[in-house]
Amino acid sequence: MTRGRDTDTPLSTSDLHAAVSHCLASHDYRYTQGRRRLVEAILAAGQPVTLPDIVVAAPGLAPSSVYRNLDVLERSGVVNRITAAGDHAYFEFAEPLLSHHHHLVCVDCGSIEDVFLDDELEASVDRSLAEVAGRSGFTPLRHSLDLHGRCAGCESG
Amino acid sequence: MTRGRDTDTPLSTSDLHAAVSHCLASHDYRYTQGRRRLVEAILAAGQPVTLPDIVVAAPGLAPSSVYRNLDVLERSGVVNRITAAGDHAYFEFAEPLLSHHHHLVCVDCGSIEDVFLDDELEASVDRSLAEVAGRSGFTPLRHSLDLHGRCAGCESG
DNA sequence: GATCATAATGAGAGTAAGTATCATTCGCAC
DNA sequence: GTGCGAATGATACTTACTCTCATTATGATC
Repeated sequence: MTRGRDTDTPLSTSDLHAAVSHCLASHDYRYTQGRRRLVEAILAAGQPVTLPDIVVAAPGLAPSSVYRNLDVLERSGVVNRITAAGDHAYFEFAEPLLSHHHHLVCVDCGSIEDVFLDDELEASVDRSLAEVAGRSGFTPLRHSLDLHGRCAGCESG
Repeated sequence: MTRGRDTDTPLSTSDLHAAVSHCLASHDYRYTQGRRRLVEAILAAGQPVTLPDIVVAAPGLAPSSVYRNLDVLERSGVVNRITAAGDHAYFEFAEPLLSHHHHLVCVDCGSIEDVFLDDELEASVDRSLAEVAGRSGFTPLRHSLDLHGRCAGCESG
């Protein structure tokens, strides 16, 4: 078992649905059956997933609707799009729903795993980035810190 | 003037060509006229560039050849592909040719600017990442640390 | 619970970044 | 200079993703 945080999803399933519903409502979107199943597919995966992952896990969902709804969820702040190398984009819950973390990205198979760093390091990273951003007149929103390498499976295989 | 490093390209132009030539030769690739012009277009930009940027800057280069040669340069370790949000991938010189750095990514216009952090922070980031990677049996190769936000132009505009 | 305006759905067409093909041309070794 | 293999570039192709639009579901109001 990893340590990291107590859990990757700090909310219960029902709390998650309530939070998602609230995010959608505040953007004048409805929390439909299809969107609920989409959210549950992402939750069940427990790690960043691609569109094919979702369609396989929830075969009833039409790809075009999944694409559209991932976009809706992203606009509403429910989901983050991770644009990694490889053919597909990855999606996972955004920061209020999933606590701040980073990624181990396998350069061979493209899989992405979540990892959590201690708050002290996060703070010094933010401080340093804010400093260099200030020099360029750049307004920071968030940082992304990914480790690229080979996952256990690809290293041994 | 920013501080960062003395210069973003620690090598002179002729040294750069020599280094690129060496990288290509060690992978049994030739340093042709087209590849030389491609390298010069990336150098002239001074920041990560997309394929359209390159084709505009060097109109004689055929898009299909540029795509192929960017792939060759990436395989040879001359160039890094930055897969950001937006339609196109960005390219810049890889680490031996351009010193270790990170990116300010504008969420509006997609532009990418290089920034340099102090070595102490880099070291503690690497240490922390190595620790969490070890727990997953993940073999680290490199890290990427990007700051997403709004560039000076998009913030004022 | 029935009605209705409006948003959501989904199948398929469309878009465009990037790749594969292949005949021609160029670069390097001799 | 000659010749072989790699590089070129025009074009066809693949495919992740988006757009369209007729149909269906949603939730507010009565």
